[in-house]
Amino acid sequence: MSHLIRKLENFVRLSAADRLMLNRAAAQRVRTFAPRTDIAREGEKPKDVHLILNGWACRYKQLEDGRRQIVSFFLPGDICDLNIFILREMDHSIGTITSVSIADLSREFFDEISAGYPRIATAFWWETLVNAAIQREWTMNLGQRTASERMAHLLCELFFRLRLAGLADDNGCSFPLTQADLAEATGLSKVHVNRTLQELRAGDLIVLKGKMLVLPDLDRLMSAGLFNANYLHLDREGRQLDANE
Amino acid sequence: MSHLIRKLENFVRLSAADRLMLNRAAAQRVRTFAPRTDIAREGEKPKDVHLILNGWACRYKQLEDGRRQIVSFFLPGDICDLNIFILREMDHSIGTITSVSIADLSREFFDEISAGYPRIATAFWWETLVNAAIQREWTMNLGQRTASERMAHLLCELFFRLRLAGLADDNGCSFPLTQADLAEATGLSKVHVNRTLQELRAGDLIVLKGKMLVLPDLDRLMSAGLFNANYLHLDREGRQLDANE
DNA sequence: CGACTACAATAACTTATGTTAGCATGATAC
DNA sequence: GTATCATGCTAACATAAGTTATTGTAGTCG
Repeated sequence: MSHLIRKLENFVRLSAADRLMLNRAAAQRVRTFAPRTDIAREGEKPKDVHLILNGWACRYKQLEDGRRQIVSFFLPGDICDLNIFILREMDHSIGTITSVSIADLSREFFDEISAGYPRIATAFWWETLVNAAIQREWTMNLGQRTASERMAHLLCELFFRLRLAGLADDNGCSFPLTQADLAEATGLSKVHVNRTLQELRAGDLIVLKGKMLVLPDLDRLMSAGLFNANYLHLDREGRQLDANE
Repeated sequence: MSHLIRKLENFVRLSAADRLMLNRAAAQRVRTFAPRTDIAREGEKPKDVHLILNGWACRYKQLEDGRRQIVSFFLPGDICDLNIFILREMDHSIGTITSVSIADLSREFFDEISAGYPRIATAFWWETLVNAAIQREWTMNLGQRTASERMAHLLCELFFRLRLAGLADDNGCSFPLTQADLAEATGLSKVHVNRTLQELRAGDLIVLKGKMLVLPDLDRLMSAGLFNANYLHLDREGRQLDANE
């Protein structure tokens, strides 16, 4: 089952027809990108909505003097902005971390969804609202949390999101980000990211080595990061959206 | 003309029927709040979508130890999250800065919009996408910009947004935020906000006194804040959405 | 009218984080 | 097998921003 369906089913129950529709969309217009390349660039006209099938990517923004900020991560099953094609140009870039395959979703696909697939439409709204909530939480993270709280929080978020898509086991996940990536995402320098990771290691909160992350005690990591999962809205909505009524 | 219509018309051309519909919605279920009070609280079940008619408000999040971050500002004409009612609980609070009047928009109102008012629906999507872009820009702001860049950027953003809603003249606007508010929004301490404002004053970039902000040289303030308005997507979309076709 | 309060300004001192630089390690490539 | 490169690690030092405290100022209230 695809990561997207796996994720959405945490929120709404999809019918067989819903799943078929999503699988069909995910099989058409597939493209693959090498690690560290751009899928879309700031200033371009947005054409399609991208669905991440495999691999990690990120949204980033860059200042003229070169300072770069990763503003969010895309994991398998994530969808870039719904309806982005109504805007004239991209205000950020999308780049890969690992090698990535995506499916391009057309305007017509979304027209079909809103015409005949109300559960998918609701699930997509949920996705949109959760992404907005994540972006707010990042604002909080950068504005108020200390370096180690910030790092712990980010690791918790990524772990929770991977688990939701079926990409993490109980105490760890594959983790392709470099310390430079973490620096650009947390607004810290590379050196301080290193110090911060050492600190989390010393507290036995993380084991991070060779692109694998192990979290020996998630509860303690969560409190170290003042992490409250409410903003991920993981709870399924009430009965009225079930397919079986 | 209402601030909402004024703002949306920058992006799509609305018909007389569209405007009537919006004015009708803005006249029903109006509530007024005193300055420094909460309109909605984290943890509550979201019921309605709020449209700000008058006054300034903000979204904020708070940690257990009291640290507070303003994650966005609401100005007249702004709409809080579309479709928020599909989520089980609020992940943030909404509080007033000044006294504020709002109109509560019901689920049924949005059903009517998507059934029979395609231009409004597009305009609401534009609003949603711009809000997401603003939140990303705040992430950039907190992660990469220095204190004075950050402050200059925030002032530019608020000025542009007010102007869009018809609430600023060519070189200034009313400005009810205290230095404590600015601190919570920029992630700086109150003392450092004061220092930073002094610095901007010394460079003749701002005149800020008695709840009035004057920008003697917007271009210089924009470069001081590395401000690029592209993320506000102020340009009107192509012909195909005009009402007069 | 004086008392109180919210907000702004400034000073002195502390600290978290940034900067620059150099070295270690492991993977890939020829 | 060694050259190269990306990544991680560490140290010494610099600085932007935080903290605490005091004072000034203007508005509001009884």
